[in-house]
Amino acid sequence: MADDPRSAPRQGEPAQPEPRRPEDPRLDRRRLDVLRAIVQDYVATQEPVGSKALVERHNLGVSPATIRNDMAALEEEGYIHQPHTSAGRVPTDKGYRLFVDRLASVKPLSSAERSAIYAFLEGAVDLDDVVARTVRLLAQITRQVAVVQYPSLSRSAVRHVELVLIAPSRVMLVLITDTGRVEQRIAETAPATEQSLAELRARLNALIVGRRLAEVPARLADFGEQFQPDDRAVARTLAAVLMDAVVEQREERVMLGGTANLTRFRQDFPDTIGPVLEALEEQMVLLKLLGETTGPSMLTVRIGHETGYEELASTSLVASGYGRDGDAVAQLGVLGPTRMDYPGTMGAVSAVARYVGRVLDEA
Amino acid sequence: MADDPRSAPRQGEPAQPEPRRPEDPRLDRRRLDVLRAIVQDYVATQEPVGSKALVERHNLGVSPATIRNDMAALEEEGYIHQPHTSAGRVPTDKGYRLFVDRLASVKPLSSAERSAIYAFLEGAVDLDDVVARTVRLLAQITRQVAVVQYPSLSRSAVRHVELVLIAPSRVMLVLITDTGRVEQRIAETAPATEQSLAELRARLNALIVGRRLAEVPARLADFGEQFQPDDRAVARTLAAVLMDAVVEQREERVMLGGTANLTRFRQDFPDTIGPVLEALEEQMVLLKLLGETTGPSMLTVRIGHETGYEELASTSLVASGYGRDGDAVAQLGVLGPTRMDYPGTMGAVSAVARYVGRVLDEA
DNA sequence: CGCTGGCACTCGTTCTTCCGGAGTGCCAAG
DNA sequence: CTTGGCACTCCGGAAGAACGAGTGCCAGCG
Repeated sequence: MADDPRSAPRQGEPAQPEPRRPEDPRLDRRRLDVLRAIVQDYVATQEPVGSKALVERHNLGVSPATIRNDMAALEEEGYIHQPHTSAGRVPTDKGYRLFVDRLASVKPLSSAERSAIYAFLEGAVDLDDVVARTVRLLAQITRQVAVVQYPSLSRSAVRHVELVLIAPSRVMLVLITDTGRVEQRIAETAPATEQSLAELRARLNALIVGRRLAEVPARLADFGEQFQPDDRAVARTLAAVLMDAVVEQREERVMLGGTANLTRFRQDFPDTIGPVLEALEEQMVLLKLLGETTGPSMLTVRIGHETGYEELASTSLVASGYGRDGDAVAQLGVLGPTRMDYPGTMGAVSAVARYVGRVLDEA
Repeated sequence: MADDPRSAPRQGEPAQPEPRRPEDPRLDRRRLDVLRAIVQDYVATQEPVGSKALVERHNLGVSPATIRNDMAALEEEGYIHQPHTSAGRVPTDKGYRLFVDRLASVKPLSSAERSAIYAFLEGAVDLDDVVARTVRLLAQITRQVAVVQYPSLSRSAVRHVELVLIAPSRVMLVLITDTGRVEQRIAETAPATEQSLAELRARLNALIVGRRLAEVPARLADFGEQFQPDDRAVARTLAAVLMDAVVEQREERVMLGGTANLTRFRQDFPDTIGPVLEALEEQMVLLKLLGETTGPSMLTVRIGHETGYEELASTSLVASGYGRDGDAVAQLGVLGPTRMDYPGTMGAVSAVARYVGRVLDEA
């Protein structure tokens, strides 16, 4: 909770020798290189990495002994950690954080991948399908667990409201949003006729079409009053049901996919895989996680304990907002072990988010 | 597929010495008791069960040596199996089959559980919600993986079709079924007006409301022809889209829950948990599994290899049809390790199926 | 004829011990 | 500040031994 998880890609200029800033004296350039190398190697091999292996795999131009000194310093500052004496080092959450913030750049996808994404998403037939495909796609590309939040109701706008008389005093109400979401409710009303419903429908639509759902309750406050006594009861009931539907807590839904990928990391989570799966099924957890995820940039990375859930301490979340022309209507992301390929995952997530937004714009 | 899964409690009179029937000579009464005891113990302890433990836990009135003879016979006939010499016995798929068919009775839920089920399901607000709640409920009661199939489109009937003009030549088509399902499509049409749409809507509804979806294509075959040339193109397009929607293969969907429960059986699936999860995410597999599941009685049990999928060889499926007043519109069930509590699970599944049907009737 | 107790045997499980090797921290010298 | 050397730690796997649960078979009993 301490530091806010922003993610600045920070590719770019090598930055002068940088005469150590007072507040950050130790972290000179090589130290950072070492940290980066450790993260990369650990992610790749999944084993604690030692000084010797480091100098071999990366040409750091110094001896293992020197690296050991740097490692000791990095450990001192909490960026890496030693499972036990005489073992290599493993990055800590803090280490990954630094890596993500300053040492890595988002890896763009190949153009082949891009067009594959687009082709795959474009075939979607309705919103459910878009979400389902997106989940599948994300899970497949990143080979991790994918999470996609349905476009939030309250941030969507009303496209149309339909009233259907299914019995003399029973009306089905269908609400369609500009993000393609469809909500339906059955309302028990006073007896109504097709004619009165037609008028109600017309007025209702005139009143709220094009409005954000958040505005709906205000505009419907005294909807009933403008009608003849005959219809007033029906109008009131319907307005109430509609208002209920738009504030409905259940409005927020997520779809999950690729949970099988968790098992690829059984070594990462010796016993934590159960709790992780449980946390994932608990939609509230995911929603809160995604909900908080509204950083300055689109991409958010939440590492290990930063998630705020003990069960997810061994996982990281890479998420991004997505939506029509830029303003995010919902979030989507990927959950994997803290030891994951951040640059690649970030690239995939942001690419998918962009394309989903584009597909939504078309629909 | 061979024997239909009835469940004959078979308590009752000791049955004369019973001069062994020719077609089934060996399986005398005690042998079956032994098998039942083995299944029960194995399910409870999850460890191969030996002759000594058996006589201790169940009062069979004979000595371990006798039991050993029976066990040898049972093994000979393929009902149980020995992981290795000098280990206890474990039921085979065939053993479970016999157990389910002849040795166990469906365990009814307590009345407290029943009312809890009903209370939980009753709060559902729409079809999605019913399905979601059902999955949660099943997973929770059985502590296993729950699967619920959405009411099949083709077996449902049309309640209403709505047409919404969202742009001069763009119509949103919403199809609502009597099972509460809502399908929507966007159609690109020739330019249309509100008026022409109103007429189209009226005729469309007159034509197909109340019809099974399977009948829809036939009834819409020459829908376009009855209109003025102006509207004909629009009518044709809409009819085509609608027909497409009802035959849509994607119509069949399932919802999954409680996958975290799989991890409780990690010992059962040492390395198979990954493949199982994958198979579960593959909706096609689940659909086929549920689809085949239409026995004479409502309850179907599919044990181990009977599923027909190698990945699911270590799991069993307990499923039941559900639907409004008796005729099944879809299936729902539970997937667990072959060594599961069949009587309890069967009781839970059939109870939930019954209640879901009731809730659907009300909506 | 079926049941029973006894007995030798099998074989997985667990515990202990042992060793190799990777990796460290420290130190003295360049 | 860097480097090579060195003693030390400690994990992880291999090898072996003791254990014990469970079996199959057999001879005797009712």
